[in-house]
Amino acid sequence: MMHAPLSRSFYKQDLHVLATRLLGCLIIRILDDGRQLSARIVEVEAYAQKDDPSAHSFNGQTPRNKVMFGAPGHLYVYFTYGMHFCCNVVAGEIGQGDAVLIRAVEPVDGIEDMLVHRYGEVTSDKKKISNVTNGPAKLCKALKINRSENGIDLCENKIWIEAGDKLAENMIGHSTRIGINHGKDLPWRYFIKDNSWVSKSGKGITYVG
DNA sequence: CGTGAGATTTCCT
DNA sequence: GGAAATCTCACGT
Repeated sequence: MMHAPLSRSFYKQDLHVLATRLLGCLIIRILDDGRQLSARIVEVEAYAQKDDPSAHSFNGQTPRNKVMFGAPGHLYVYFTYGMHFCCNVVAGEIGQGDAVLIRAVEPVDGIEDMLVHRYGEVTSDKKKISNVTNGPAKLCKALKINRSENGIDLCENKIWIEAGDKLAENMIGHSTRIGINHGKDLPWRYFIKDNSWVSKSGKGITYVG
């Protein structure tokens, strides 16, 4: 089985450089039974410890956000709204507290498993298929990422990220972030333009460029 | 298609 | 005690 994870140094890059370079990359997930799922990252958001009041790390380290302050290249999974998990890639240096939220992915391999995780069964319903991974909590459910995946090292072999096709600069869109109440003006959401798996739930977001 | 409410638990003030 | 980096369903146009 292929295992070509991006290295630790990739994750040490500047938050925003890392966020845009994650677009187009493949996230690979090995399930407990050994089956492999893969999906292309099409939408992300950057969260910075410094000057970003919407980042979980903004007010300093707590038990919940401690993974954000650890080594880069680890997965920070948080639980929210009483029922959802979302996952982030820890960026920068140890102690920096920056992370990239993965907001949407495009299924590549194992879409039937993803459908089962999301809906309890394989379906041919077009609407359900198009909604299987186009949101941060949706993709976590599809890839079976939850509390026990918090803190996983992406440089090991349970969940990792591989380089994808290189994207031209003009294929990347920018906007303000979705679903936050502070830092609304920061254009820190990045996505692949014209990709149908990008989430469309954003209200009141502002596009740049 | 757009808007709005409810779900349901964890974390931090 | 209140807010939360969300999702789904119901209802109105």
